[in-house]
Amino acid sequence: MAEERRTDKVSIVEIARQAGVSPATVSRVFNRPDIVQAQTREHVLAIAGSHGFRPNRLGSSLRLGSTRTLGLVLPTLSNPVFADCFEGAEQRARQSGYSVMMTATHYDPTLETAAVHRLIDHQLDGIILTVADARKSSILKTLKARGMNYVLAYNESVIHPCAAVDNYAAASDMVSHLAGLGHRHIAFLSGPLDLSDRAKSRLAGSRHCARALRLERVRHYVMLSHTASDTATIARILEAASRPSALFCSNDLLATSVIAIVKELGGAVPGDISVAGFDGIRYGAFMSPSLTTVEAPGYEIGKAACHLLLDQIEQGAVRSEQLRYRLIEGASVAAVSPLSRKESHAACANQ
Amino acid sequence: MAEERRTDKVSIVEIARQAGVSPATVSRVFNRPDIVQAQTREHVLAIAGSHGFRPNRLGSSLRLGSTRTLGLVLPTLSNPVFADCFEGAEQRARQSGYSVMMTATHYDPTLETAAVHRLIDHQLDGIILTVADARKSSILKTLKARGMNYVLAYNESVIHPCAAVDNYAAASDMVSHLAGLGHRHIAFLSGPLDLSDRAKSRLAGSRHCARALRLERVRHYVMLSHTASDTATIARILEAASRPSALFCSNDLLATSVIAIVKELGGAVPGDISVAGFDGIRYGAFMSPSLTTVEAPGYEIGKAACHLLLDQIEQGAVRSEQLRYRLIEGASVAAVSPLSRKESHAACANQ
DNA sequence: GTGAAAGCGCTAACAA
DNA sequence: TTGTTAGCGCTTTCAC
Repeated sequence: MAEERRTDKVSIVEIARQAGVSPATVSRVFNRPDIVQAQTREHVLAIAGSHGFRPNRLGSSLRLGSTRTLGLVLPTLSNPVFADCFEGAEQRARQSGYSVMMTATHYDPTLETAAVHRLIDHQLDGIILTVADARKSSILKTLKARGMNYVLAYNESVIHPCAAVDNYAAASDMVSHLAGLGHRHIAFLSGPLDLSDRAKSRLAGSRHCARALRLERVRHYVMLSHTASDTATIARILEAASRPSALFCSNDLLATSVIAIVKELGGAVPGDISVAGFDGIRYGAFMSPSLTTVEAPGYEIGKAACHLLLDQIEQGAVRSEQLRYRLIEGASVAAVSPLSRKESHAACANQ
Repeated sequence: MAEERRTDKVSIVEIARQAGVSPATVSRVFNRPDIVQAQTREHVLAIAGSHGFRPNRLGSSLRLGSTRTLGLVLPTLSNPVFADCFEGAEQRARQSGYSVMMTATHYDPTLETAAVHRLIDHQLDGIILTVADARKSSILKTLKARGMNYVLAYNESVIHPCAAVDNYAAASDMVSHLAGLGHRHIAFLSGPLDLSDRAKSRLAGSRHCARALRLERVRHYVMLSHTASDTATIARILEAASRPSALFCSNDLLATSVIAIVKELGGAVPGDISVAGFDGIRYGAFMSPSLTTVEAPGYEIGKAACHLLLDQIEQGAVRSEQLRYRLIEGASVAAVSPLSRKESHAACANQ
């Protein structure tokens, strides 16, 4: 019976020949088994089985004009928040019988463009992507112009369909929270802003709230990358005459490395300075000190993005979805002093 | 000039018609530009550009019998070690012009099989995969029987090509290290062994070393999953009359959650009990206490697996590669007592 | 240097 | 219920 034996070039035609039926019948056996006579079906299936034959999707994709495959373009999977996003999207995709082609761009717009072109060439049915900056992205224009189905993940946009949290409001909430703990001098840390519109919105939200609460103006420090901070800059911040009492980092990877650097420099978190992050990575809870952060649900964002994309592909419905964030209070942020707490506790209303 | 305009069904044939050349010439312009006259080439390129035309890979894949796409099948991306593996593999693949189709199996052999079948159907040129148990995996037999190119990642095997560390030796080294710190009573923690042959080898390596060093027999505690430990079991271990002085967990996710649970139960790590992990996830260094673990280089494993796979596809060379591991000493393991250290410091020679 | 023609594997009309 | 036929987009001999 030798199932799944070496498969030298068996196609639907060869199976048809051996089964004494037409290729169309073999095709039907695999795609609409119900409409072919039980006897014929079993016979064809037996022949196919003996060859380990499985229909070549390339053929049907070409014919049908659909690959039932989605593309996923994310900055990096070493940030757990994007790994979660992948899991959410892939799970949702699989549930509808779609496969996923995935690629990482490492925050490089050139790779972004190249990646999307590769996906287009493969005739994917749709693409989920996180771009550096949704407003400036030329590849989004290309996608739109081609009539390609796509959904942004993490990037917010009014022009393009997207699944994201309200970064502006979330950052504002975090600053409000810090202010509630007596922090009046807060600095914002991120990688280059032109590589992340999320960081841009988070900075804007922070400044907005600081202004509303009449805190000191939020200074912005730019790290070389979005995934690790530079010791020199952190040292400079700590040594400054008027140093901030809290550092708000545009993501948890940055926050984690800031905390490590502060310790290396002989400082203590939150003793000498409070540090907050953004994203809510799982490991934040196990760190020392545990991370105060804004949780943006990666898995849910991926799942929602995929769901939106499938709606687009299957019903032509182009929609966006905003996901809820949640402030997580860890031990990396402490109150400045009992006295100053009350006066600044007027939160800027968001969400 | 309207580049990249809406692309209604332009194929190489349509471009050829508009350019007044044959489809063959258009094909040559994209694949072997050098062999077509500069003037013709520019003309064709201009027409193609004005349509935003890019050759449909489905056509060429079908014709050429190669998709230039690789499959990647991993348990889960929420374990950073697998996320790193993805990054290594994808980077290496892209470098050679290959795309990657990725799927997560969540340690479920059924999903493993289904995933591989999906990839086969898509006619991928090769597959990198981590299976539950390489010895028992039926899907590996299928792959081999079909003459499909594939490489295992993380799984060790003498039958199948693989990229992995020596789990047995690494676990043995860890136990040796623990013994060196005075631990004579060590327990091993993992998820179900039939879902991870790595865990199986690590347990075996641990027991081997314990025997060699005449430590107490290593007891094995089975958690419900490979990613989180159950409070009840941990409580039972802590309350036991003769409790182990060290817990060796088969991966860092497990170690992390064990530490959290011990704390919840009012215990201290390493005060009351030492905890070691395996994998060397980046976050281990930032945790409290920092993780003592064996670093298995995920990125390198993924990169090596991909490299081996490409060698297989392009030169028909079927090889394996063993990667180096490294013991990382964190603060989650402490010495038992200064006295007992010396006598048990005879390491079992491995690697 | 370029073109004509066949065919990779599949499915959807349409016909029987 | 099943078969015949055409064609999805591409590349590649083999002519010219």
